Amino acid sequence: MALTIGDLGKATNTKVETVRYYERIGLLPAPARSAGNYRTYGVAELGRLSFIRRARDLGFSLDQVRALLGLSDDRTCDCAGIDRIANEHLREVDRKLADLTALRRELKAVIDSCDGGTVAECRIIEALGPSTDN
Amino acid sequence: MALTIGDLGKATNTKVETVRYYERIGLLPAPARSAGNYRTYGVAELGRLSFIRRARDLGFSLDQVRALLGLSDDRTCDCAGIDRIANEHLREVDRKLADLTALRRELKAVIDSCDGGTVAECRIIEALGPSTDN
DNA sequence: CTTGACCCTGTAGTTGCTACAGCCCCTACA
DNA sequence: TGTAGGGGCTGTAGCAACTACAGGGTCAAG
Repeated sequence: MALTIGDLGKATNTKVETVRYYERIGLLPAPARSAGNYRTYGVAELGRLSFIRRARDLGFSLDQVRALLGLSDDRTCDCAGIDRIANEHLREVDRKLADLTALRRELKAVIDSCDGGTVAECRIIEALGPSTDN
Repeated sequence: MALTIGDLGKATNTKVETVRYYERIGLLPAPARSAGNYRTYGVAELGRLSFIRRARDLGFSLDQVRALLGLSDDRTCDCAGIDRIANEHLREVDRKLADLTALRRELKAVIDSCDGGTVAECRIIEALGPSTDN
């Protein structure tokens, strides 16, 4: 079963340009080429790209994905490194959630303070302006 | 009271390069220059930059900030446009929060499925791999 | 044999800054 | 008066993680 780059993209919900980008930065190995110089892929590449996309969907950075791929290649190592990367990422996500929650609360307060009228009276603009304590 | 770009940066917690960047992209007007070609700022610029930074802190994009600044300049218009931008942004934030919450749940499930051992047995790697239903 | 869908390389754009390199200016201190 | 430092100036390149061309080549169907 030989796949073109388009097939691979469809199978993994990845744009063709993104596949080539992953190859360029070394996340995917340079594949075999057809007579007409087309990239040809097999199941191994499909698996690897699926892994990358799934990890990306879970918010891992490309550097983290690279590390996960490196660790997962040596199947005899223990998985503490993998666990560490995943947990570190989880903490990152938690931080982002906290930040975003705080931001939302503040934004909501700014919006709620305004009840129409002209810009001169608008509390949103006022709330965004420089603080009055200097 | 004339401020240098460094003073302005300190007063608004903005890097000097960022101030110049805002000028380059047209968010801040080109200021007056001293004899030695230094940028000189007054309270108006301080206010405008404070506004920009506060809006950025609340997660507005530079394009949104540009729109808010444009609307806030005409103090006689009604503030419906401002309200619209702010509420649109709030919805964006809510979407991000929902996405991040879903992502967190999934990531947590992946992590919890693993209880050590070698990489060959690691459920994290397994969970990230290609789905088995094809 | 032509049409249209796909593929190729290479480069530039996106967002919002940040970081130089290589220079100039201003103040303070000896 | 000299000089050392801490700023300022312009211009360009870099970051993440793609995305979008331009300008070509290839391939299968009709």
